[in-house]
Amino acid sequence: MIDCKNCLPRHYGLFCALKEQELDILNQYKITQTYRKGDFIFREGENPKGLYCTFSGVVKVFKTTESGKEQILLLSQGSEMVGYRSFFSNEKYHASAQAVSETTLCFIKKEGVQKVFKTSPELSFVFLKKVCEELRQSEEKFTDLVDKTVEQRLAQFLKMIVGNVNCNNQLPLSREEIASIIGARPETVIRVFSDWKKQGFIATKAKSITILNPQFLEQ
Amino acid sequence: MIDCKNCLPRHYGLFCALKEQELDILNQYKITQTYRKGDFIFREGENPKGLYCTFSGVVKVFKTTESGKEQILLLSQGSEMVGYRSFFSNEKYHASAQAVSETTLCFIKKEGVQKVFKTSPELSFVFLKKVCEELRQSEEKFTDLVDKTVEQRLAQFLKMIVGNVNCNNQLPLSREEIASIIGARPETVIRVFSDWKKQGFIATKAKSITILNPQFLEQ
DNA sequence: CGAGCCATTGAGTTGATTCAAATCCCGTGG
DNA sequence: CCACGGGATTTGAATCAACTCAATGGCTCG
Repeated sequence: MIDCKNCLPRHYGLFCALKEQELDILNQYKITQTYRKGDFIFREGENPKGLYCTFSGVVKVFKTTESGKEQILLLSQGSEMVGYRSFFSNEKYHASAQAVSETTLCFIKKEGVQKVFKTSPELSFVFLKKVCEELRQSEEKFTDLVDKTVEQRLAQFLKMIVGNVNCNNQLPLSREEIASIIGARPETVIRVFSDWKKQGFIATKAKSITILNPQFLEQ
Repeated sequence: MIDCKNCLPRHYGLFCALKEQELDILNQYKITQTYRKGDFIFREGENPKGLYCTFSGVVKVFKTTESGKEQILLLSQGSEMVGYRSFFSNEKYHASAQAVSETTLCFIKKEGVQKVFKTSPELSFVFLKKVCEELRQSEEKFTDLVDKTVEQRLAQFLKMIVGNVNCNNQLPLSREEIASIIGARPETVIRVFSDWKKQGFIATKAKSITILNPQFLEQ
């Protein structure tokens, strides 16, 4: 069981401004859970019963499209809140969350969340701001999908990943997952990789991509 | 100048639950403005100075892509809040808002918004919920773009429009704007229309589309 | 060490785009 | 009221990025 007061990643997340007594509430209402690769945190259609907050590991949030493909909506790691969208909008989950690597996270029961929000109402502003930012990102993803090629989107994704996911060039993602994130098919992604390999920009082994020349990502 | 207390569309929007005294604050801090077709409400890059709330007319929110095309992010009408995303996330506008038809809306100054939120803190929950819903919609738009054909997206858009925009089959939108909304090119949209015309589903004249057989939208 | 999954490559198809030309429609001014 | 000009719409033809399907090769894990 992790103590919120000693939770290092917390300081980079939405709960960074909480005071001692509010952390006590969280501690009281939370459960720390560990998931193995492939385990589901929640599934499309279920009712949110609380908030999830990642501690370590990587989680993918995805939905199943009408045509039966898996569309990844976001990757989450390091004190990101997961599943808060449906929680706050009082809907069933519209997407599933699954551990991509071994993941430890905390589940905060609904009553706990409500208590903390009651204690510090300014917290809802923090969340409002956060969701607004995510909305912008989502709109940008849409625009990119219309406007950019698979190659451009892939470069963009790698650039983002290099900075954010603690991966030492070891993405725990399959080609299929990468493709899904940027809205493409695996074969197309592979062809771009293959191109970049020929030009000496990257080296690949299954499940690992080494960026040899980071400059190529700029442009 | 519209009085919030008599504002009919208000009851369908985010401010529907406000009490007398809160409406007084809004009234005190708001300006009612009328825009002609083509007028800008705000532009990409500007700093939000308050909230806009549409009263009548249709507004399009769009951004200019790197390749110089206009990407429409949303249509807004009838007591929708516009421009709140950047307002709450404390960013400059990432998109512009422009009147598509003659539009009347209210501008509520920042201080007014802050006051109302202070008076009724539960309002930030209302907004939080709303933004969460928009986020889901945005994610669905993304998924649709990956998963559906232009024809499907266009049908979906028409279905949505029929219910929402008070248009009596007179969309005040050019083919180019329709295309932008669904993430396609005008020629492609036109070809789909042309197809549907041949099959007797719709009739078109410039700037007007008449749906002859609503059933075809279902499937 | 083999089974099975994942990654890679190849070949063919297609939905959508681009560019250009033709036509339509609408408001304006004579 | 009608002719005119210019923007929007429509059609055509060619091209292309990305997709599909199928076959092969390579890792990985039991």
